[in-house]
Amino acid sequence: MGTDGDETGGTGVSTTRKTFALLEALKDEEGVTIAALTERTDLPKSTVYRHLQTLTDLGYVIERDGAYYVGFRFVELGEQARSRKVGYTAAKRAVFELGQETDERAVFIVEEASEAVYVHRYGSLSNTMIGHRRPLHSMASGKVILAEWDDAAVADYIDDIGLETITPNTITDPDALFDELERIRGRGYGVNNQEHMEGLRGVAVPVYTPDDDFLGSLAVFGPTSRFSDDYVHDELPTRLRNKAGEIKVTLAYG
Amino acid sequence: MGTDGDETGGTGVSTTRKTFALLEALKDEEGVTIAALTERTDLPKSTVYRHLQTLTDLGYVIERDGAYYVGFRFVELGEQARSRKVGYTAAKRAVFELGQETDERAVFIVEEASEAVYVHRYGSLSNTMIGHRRPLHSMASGKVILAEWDDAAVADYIDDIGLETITPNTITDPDALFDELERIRGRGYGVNNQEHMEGLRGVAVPVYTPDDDFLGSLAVFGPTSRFSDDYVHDELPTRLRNKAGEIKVTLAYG
DNA sequence: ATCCGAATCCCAGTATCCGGAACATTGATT
DNA sequence: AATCAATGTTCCGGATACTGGGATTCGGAT
Repeated sequence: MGTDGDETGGTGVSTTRKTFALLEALKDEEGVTIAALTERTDLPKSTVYRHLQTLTDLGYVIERDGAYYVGFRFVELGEQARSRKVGYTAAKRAVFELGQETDERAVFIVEEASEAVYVHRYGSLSNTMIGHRRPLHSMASGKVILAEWDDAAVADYIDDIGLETITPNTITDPDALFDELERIRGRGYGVNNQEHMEGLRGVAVPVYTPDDDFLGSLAVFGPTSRFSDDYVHDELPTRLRNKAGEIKVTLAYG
Repeated sequence: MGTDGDETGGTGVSTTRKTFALLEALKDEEGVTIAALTERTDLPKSTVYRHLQTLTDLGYVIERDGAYYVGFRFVELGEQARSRKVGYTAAKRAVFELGQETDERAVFIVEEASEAVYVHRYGSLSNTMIGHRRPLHSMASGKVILAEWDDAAVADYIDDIGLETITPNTITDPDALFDELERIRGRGYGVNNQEHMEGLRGVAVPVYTPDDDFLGSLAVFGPTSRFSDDYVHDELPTRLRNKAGEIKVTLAYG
């Protein structure tokens, strides 16, 4: 009993945990009412009320017609993360140009807490995906990131997070992953062949600063119908490498 | 004593206030250390430590080499706000196209808590500005927003927030503001003539949904040298109105 | 006018947040 | 190599302020 296999769960400030539990609940559904949040979070009505009161007062949550919304203050906070490094902002332009030139989806992805985070994105109308987090091992860009780590770090990753099966093609065998990473290190780009979503292939390259610090991964992806072997292994790697090079140059000189 | 003229200050959950005070401090400076945060927030070392511990554990704050950073989790939260309405995402494309076509800065601005919030932006390398908040009365887009309100609401705004002087050109007289808003309602676009920043002029139009709900304001701005009267009062208003129309159409079909 | 659900408010009890101070660690300096 | 200063981490008693059950108010529907 109590051995849920769960992590610590209780360290630190539990009030803050409640606050963020509420924010997560708010994020998951548009314009939630207090009653709904009470239901969703298993917190008593008055607690929910008091917390929302505080968040609204601080301006982080917006109340309109009895419904509560995540406020724009978080955009400000998020932009801080998104522009933490100059390279991130430089990558924004690169992603856009890549998208325009190839007419496919393009993304810039960074690692945080052993997950792949979408930082910039081109393609389709919706912004969505930005800020989303996915497992590293199932994407071209994620594998490029893992390829930057040494074997011990990757082994830790496998131990801690594991290699979840996402599609039939996902690499779930540690040895296969190590081989794949070695391949990526050798040729300088990573490929994702329907490992993350069926029908989708992608190519990714690493992006470095002028001092060769690793920044993140630049990737293009699209439907298998358009992503032939030639395109994936020849044209795109070259194009991506050039763009990564441009970022480096931009960072070196204004 | 105690009559600081300060607002309430103490309702709700004060622990949450501390958490966000820390986050704000984190936002203002890159990679802060615990000691620095202690200094900056006037909270005891152990309190800062405990809060950061919690935030890190939750994944909202990142610790690297003893320095703390705002994490990407806030991007996720922020994107939720940024895509709260479909119209916001549709406006993203419009902003981009406007920027390309005019080769000037373009923005989409929305009101929250009686402030203008930058939601989308085109121009220059830096993302910065996105999520930033400015007073409504000093910008073309802000005035367009105020023009949507009725006189009573505007009067409340003036009472609550006031008409701060930002540049010599800022409208600080209530009557002048009411006149200006009437003018905007009449001709359907707003102009900012160095009211927000010297040397900068701008033009803005309102954006509506297919059911004529007000969404926000689309604007273009640039240096006085390039923003002649003709450009500002003829070409740009037309161009902007067309783009606002396109958004409406996008929302109605496709 | 009446009813019902939801939001808001209240208040006593105590969980838990706080913060001073001791201890550990890092790394810079001589 | 040894010392020292500064920062990070841990501990713990005490009281603040968070909690949550329940009462009250509000607002809309029948």
